[in-house]
Amino acid sequence: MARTDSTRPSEARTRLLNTALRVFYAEGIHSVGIDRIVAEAQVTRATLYRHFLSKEELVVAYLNEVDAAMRAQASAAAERGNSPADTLRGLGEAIAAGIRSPEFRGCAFLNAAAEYPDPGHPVHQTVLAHRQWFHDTVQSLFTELGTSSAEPAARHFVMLRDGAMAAGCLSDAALVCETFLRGVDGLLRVHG
Amino acid sequence: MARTDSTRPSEARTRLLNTALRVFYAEGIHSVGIDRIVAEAQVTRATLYRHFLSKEELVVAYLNEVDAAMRAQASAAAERGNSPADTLRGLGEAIAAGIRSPEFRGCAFLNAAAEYPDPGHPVHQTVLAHRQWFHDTVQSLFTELGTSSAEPAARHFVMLRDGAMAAGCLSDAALVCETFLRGVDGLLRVHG
DNA sequence: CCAAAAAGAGACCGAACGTTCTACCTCTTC
DNA sequence: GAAGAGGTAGAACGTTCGGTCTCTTTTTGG
Repeated sequence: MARTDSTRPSEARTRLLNTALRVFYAEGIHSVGIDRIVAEAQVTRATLYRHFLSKEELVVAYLNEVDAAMRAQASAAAERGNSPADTLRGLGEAIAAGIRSPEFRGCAFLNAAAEYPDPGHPVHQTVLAHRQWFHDTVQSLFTELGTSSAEPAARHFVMLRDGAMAAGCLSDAALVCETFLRGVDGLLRVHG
Repeated sequence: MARTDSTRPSEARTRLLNTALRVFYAEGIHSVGIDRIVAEAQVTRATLYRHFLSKEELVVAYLNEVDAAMRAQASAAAERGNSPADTLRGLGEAIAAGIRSPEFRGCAFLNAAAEYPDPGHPVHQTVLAHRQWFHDTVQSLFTELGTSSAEPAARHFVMLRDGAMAAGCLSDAALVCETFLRGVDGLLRVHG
């Protein structure tokens, strides 16, 4: 009973976030009511609203969770790769691995943007912020690579990724990954 | 029964469909209730439910409307272009023109799929059917073009399109179009 | 040991959801 | 001029939505 270790993040909050991550990603945001989330997280409404001011805030927290995971993924690729080209290839492989996983249901951010088209909405802004980070990260890698046109290359890379993520759950994932990785290879061949 | 079948497009039905097209595309599907649609179409609920069995059916009809428009777009490109390469370039230009238009809010089908992730759902199936048609159309053009790898080329083309359509309303449309058209050009250079 | 915070349980709110209903009107077409 | 389809009008259905409330129990820290 004297468990004084990690009580800070609040167990109920963690359960809430994990449930939101799983359910929002799998079924969409507007399709899922807070009743579902509260029930599956085994938490009462009052607890949810003690940790988050609104459903909207929970959605933003969910996206931030995904964002953190992708930043970790990018960092891991950067540590593994011993050159910018290697890192970009590794990033591509990591993306492909995600697409191939059975739970894959597209890009959480593209899906969220489809549900929150209003550019001023906090959820939409969260999507834009994530995408800005991703583009900047990729562009830095192309710059390190020494190409004269890092920005167009980065935009091309991101476009391929967006297409792959969007189509990954609407057609054969293996074929999508093959096409994507081939495209990344071509990009690296041109700019390397 | 059904004697004046083809003579009456029904004005109310047209208004309903046009309103659905505009509002669903601009604001998302789950975000818009039928109250909004009947109000903006200046039609009563009873009229809506005389023409469509449910909201779901209206959504499918909306997507079929968009599908018809894209098929017309593809046909127009085919008639204008005097070679398969020309047609593909024209198709790319038409897509870019759509992205550049101020009302652009992404791909209606990708957006719908984000809101209806269940593969068995009629709306999702409608999305899949449209995508199958598009892929087949592009693949035919690459085959006519005489390339040895029409299918991978078509998948690459579709992936670029998906990426461009997804990103078109999340970052600078002009830059997205430039990247997309450059990608299409590269694809045609390789396979032509 | 005791106070405060966190969590649980669940009633409750007004609004919006998709859907159905009855009743009346206005056209064609036979 | 009767029939019937399509349209209008608007109330109403039961459900679910996001969100708030009170009250009690458990956990935790000084």
